[in-house]
Amino acid sequence: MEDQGLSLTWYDVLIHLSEASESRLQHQALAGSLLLSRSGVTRLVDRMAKAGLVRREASPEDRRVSYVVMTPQGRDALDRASPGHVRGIGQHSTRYVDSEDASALQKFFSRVLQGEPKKGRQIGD
Amino acid sequence: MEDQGLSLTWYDVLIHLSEASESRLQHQALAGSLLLSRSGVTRLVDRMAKAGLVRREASPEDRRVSYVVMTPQGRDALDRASPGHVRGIGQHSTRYVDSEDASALQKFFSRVLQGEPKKGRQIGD
DNA sequence: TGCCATTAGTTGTCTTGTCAACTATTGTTT
DNA sequence: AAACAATAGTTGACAAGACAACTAATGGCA
Repeated sequence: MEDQGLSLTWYDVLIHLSEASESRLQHQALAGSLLLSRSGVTRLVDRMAKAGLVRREASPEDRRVSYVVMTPQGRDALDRASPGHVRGIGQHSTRYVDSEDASALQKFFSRVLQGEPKKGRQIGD
Repeated sequence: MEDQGLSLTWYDVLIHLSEASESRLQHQALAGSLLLSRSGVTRLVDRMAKAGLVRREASPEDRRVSYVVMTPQGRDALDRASPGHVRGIGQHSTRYVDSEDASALQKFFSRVLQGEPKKGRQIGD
C-alpha cells in the first residue's frame, strides 16, 4: 500500500501537484481536492516539506497566499511510487469490479462529486 | 449529522447492540462490525461508558472477555436519535441515488464485503 | 501436571485530522 | 481615507484511531 514510504495521502498531494500548472497549488486548492480542512493542509504540507517532497513559495501578488510546489525529490518520489501504486490498484481494487460495475460506479460517483442531485422523486421521498 | 450529541460511530455501536441478543456484544465482535482495532474499541467503549450509554459486564464463563451492554440511557439515546438519523439519510445520501444506482451499488458492495472476487478476467489484468 | 501458544482486552505512544481563535493581508463601503 | 468585512494561512487544544507491547486467562499437548 505504501510504496517507497509514500502514504496514500502524500501520493495524492503529489499527483495533484503534478497535474497543476507549474506544479504548484494554493493551500486552499489542495484542501478542496483532498477534502481536508485548511489546518489539515497546513500540517500535511509541513510534514511533506520536512521530508523534502514539497516546498512553500510566497505569492508575489497576494501576500496572504503561499503556494505548495513540488520539489525534484517530490517528483522522484512520485515517479518511483507510481508503478507500484498502479499495480496495487490493479491487484486489489479491481478484484471485485467488472466493467458493468465500473460504469455504474463511475456514473454514481461523478454525480455525487459534482453535487448534482437527481430530479424528481428519490428513494427517500 | 449528529442528533442528540450522538456521533455516527456511537450510533453505529448502539445499533449493533440493539440487534444483538440480550443487547450485548464482546469487544471483539464490535471491532469486527465497526471495522475498528481492538484498542480502538476499548477506547470507544470507555467514552460511551463514561457517557452512560453503555456498560461493561464480565463474562462468567471466560474471564478474559468483557461484554458491552446497552444501558437504558443508551436505548433512550438510540430511540431519540433514530428518527433524525433516518431522515438525514433520506435527505442527504439518497439525493444522488436512484433505484438503478442503488442496486448496482448494493451488488458491488456486497461482493466486496463478502470478499468474493469475480472469476475470470478483470479490469486490471 | 506443567509448559507453551493463543486469545481478550488494556495501555503508552504516535499519527493525523478537526475546530476555534488568532495574525496578516486584501477588498469594500461610505 | 478610515473602518469594517472577508480571506489565507497558522496555531493551540483536543479527538479518535493505529500499532506494538503488555497482562491475564484459557486451551492444547507432551
